[in-house]
Amino acid sequence: MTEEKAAPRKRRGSGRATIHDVARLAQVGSITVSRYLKQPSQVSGELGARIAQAVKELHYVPNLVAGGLASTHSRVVGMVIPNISGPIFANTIESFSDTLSAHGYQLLLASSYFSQEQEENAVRAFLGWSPAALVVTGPFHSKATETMLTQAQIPVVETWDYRPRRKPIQVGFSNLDVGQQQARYLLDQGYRRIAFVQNSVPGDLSALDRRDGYLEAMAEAGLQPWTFVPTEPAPFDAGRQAFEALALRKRGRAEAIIFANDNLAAGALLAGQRAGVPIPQQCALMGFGDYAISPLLLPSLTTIRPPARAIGEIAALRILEALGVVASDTPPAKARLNRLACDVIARESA
Amino acid sequence: MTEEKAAPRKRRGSGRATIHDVARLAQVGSITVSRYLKQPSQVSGELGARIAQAVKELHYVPNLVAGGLASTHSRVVGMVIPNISGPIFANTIESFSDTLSAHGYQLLLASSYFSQEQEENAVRAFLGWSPAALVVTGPFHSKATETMLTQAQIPVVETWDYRPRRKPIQVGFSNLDVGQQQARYLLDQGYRRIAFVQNSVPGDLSALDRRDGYLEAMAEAGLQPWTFVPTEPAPFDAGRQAFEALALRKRGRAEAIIFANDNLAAGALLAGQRAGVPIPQQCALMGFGDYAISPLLLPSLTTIRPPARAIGEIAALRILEALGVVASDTPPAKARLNRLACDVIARESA
DNA sequence: TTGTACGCGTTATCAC
DNA sequence: GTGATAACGCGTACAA
Repeated sequence: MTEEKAAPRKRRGSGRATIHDVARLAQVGSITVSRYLKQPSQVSGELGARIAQAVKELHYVPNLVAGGLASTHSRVVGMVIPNISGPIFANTIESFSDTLSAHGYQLLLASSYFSQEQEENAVRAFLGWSPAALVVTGPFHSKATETMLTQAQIPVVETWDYRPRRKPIQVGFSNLDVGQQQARYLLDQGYRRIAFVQNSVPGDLSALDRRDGYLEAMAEAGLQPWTFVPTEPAPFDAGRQAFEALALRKRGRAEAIIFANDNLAAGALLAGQRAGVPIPQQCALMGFGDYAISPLLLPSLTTIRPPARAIGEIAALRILEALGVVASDTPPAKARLNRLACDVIARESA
Repeated sequence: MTEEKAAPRKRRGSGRATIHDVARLAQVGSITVSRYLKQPSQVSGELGARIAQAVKELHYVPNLVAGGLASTHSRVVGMVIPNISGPIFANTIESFSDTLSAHGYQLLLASSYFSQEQEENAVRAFLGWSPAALVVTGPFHSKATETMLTQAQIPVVETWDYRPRRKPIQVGFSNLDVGQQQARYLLDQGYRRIAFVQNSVPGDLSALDRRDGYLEAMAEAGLQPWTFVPTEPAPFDAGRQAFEALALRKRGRAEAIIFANDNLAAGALLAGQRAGVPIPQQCALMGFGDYAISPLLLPSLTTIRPPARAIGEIAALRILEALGVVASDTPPAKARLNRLACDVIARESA
C-alpha cells in the first residue's frame, strides 16, 4: 500500500508541474508558494529559498488559466484595431504591447478592418477570457458592442479619438480639430480653393470627423467647401482619381487638396508627377498620417503626424493605473493628459 | 426560508452569467448547454431553441478561462515576432491572426526586438496560458527557449526561415537561398564587383544567412566577396554610411550593392541622389523586403519580396491541421508546401 | 439524447 | 508567517 505517492496518477492534467508539486518538493503549503510568487516579502527567507529551488528544479510555470479562473480576472488585455499591417496603427500596438508586458500583462489582438461586426465578434471573444481591460479604436461601435463594453466591469479605453463626453477612457486626439488644423494651415499659406478628399473605405468614420473640421474652418473663413469621394477602392488609385477630378480639370481647379490619409495623397502626388503638374505651385497636397513613404516622395508630402506611439503607451498606462498596478498621475490633470496633439509636418507639397 | 434562490449569493464570481444560469433558465442540464454550444446537432431542436433563447436573454458569453482549465488547453495561440511595427512582419501577423480567428482561436502577441532574452520571456509567459500552439520567428533561440518549446506538448511553428532538419514545423524560406538569388541576379545583369551590407541591428541572424548565400554565390563565380558592416544604428543612416564607404570611394568602387533590407537600401539610394551618383549606371542597389517605400523611390528599388502574408496564413493552417481543426493537406507534400519562394522584384535600381 | 459526479490548478477566506 | 478548505466555471467520463 505504498501507492499513495508513487502511484502513476491518472489525472487529466497537462502533465506540467503544478503549484502542488512545488509545494510538496519544498515541503510547504501550496498557498505559501502562491504567496511567494506574488509577494516574496510575505514569506520567510528560508521557505522562500526552498520554494525558489523547487520552482527551478521542476521548471514550474504558473498556470495562468487556473489563476484567472480562481481570481476571476486574468492578466490579458484585449485590443481591437482596424488593421495591423497598415502604416498607422502598428506603432500603437507595439508601444501598447511593450508597456503592458513590462508589467506582466499580455496582449490579445484582433483586427476589425473598420467593420463594426468584426469588432463585435472580437470583443465577444475577448470577454470570454475575462480580460483585465479592453481597448478599442474610436467611438463608433455596434449597439451590442456598446452594451458589452458597458457591462464588462473592467477598464475600457477608446483610442485614436477624443470625445470628452464619452464614458470609456479616451486616449487620442480630436479628429475634428485636426481637420480644422489642416484647413487653417493651408489657409495660412494663402490657398483659398481648398478641397477635401474622403477615404474610399466606408468604415473610416474618423476621417469624416476630419472632413467636418475642414468644413467648419472653411465656413469660418467664408469660403465654399469642396469635398470629393473617390470610388476606386485601392488608395493610390483613389488618390489619382481625386487628383484628376480636382486638379486636372480645365476650369475652377483646386489650389490645394487635403486627403483623408497619406496613401491617397501619395497617389495624387504620383499622378501629378506623371501629368507634369508642378506641386505645390499649381496644386498643393496635404495628407494625414505621416506614413513612412511621405518624407521620401518628390516633392515630400506635407501631412499631419498623429501620436501613434504615445496613444499606445498612454492607453496602457491608464489601464495599469485603473488596475492599481502603477501609481496614477495627478488625477485632476489626467483627462487633459489623454488628449494628445497632432503635429503639422510641413514639407514641400504644401 | 425562501432564501434558497433569491439569496444574494456571496460568490467570488465575476457576476457574469454562467452556463448554469443558462441551464436553469432553459430548464436543462448545464452539460446540455455546453454540448449545444459546441455541436448543436447533438441536441434536440426543442431544447436547442430554449437554450438559444436563454443565451440571448442573459447575454451569456462562455468563460474561456474555465473552459481552458477544464480541458487543459485553451484556444489561444502565442506568437513572438521581432517587431510589430516594422514593415516586414505586420503582414504575417495580420494574415496569421485572421486565419486563426476565422476558426475561433485568438492571438497572443509579443515582440522580441531580435533579443533572445525577450523571446524567452514571452514564450514563458505564453506557456502559462496553456496555448494551443506557439509560433516563433526563425530558428535562433536561447537554450531555455529551446527546452520550453520542446517540452511543451503542443504544435510549434518556426516562421520566416526554412531548415529541413529542425523538428518544429518550418514555414518560410531559406535565407541562404535568397542570398544566392540576390547575388546571381546581379551577376546575370553583368555586375562583378558586388558588395553586401549587413544590418546594424545585431540580432538579425537571418540577414547573416543571406550574406552567407551571397558569399557562396560569389565563390562559385570565382569573384572576391566584399561585406560591409555599418555602425550607424538607424537604418537610413546606416545605408548612407555604407553607400559612402562602398560607392563614393575614389578607386575600386562597388558596381552593385546588396543590402540586408530595403530601409538600408533606401538610405543608400537617397545618399546617391544627393551626391548626384547615377543609379544604377554607376552603382546598382538591391534590397530585401519590398517595403512600401521601395516602388516609390526614384529610381525605384530592385528587391526581394518575401511571402509575408503566405507565411502567416500557412503557419496558421499548419497549426489548425495539427490541432485537428481543419483537414490536412496531402501529408507527403506538406513539408514541401511549407517551403516558400521569394520573388526578385526587378525595378530600376539594379 | 440527457444528466450526475468530479477534477482541472489556482486564489480568497478564514483560522492558527 | 503559514496552512486547510472551499470556491472559480466548465468539460470529461460515465451512467441512465
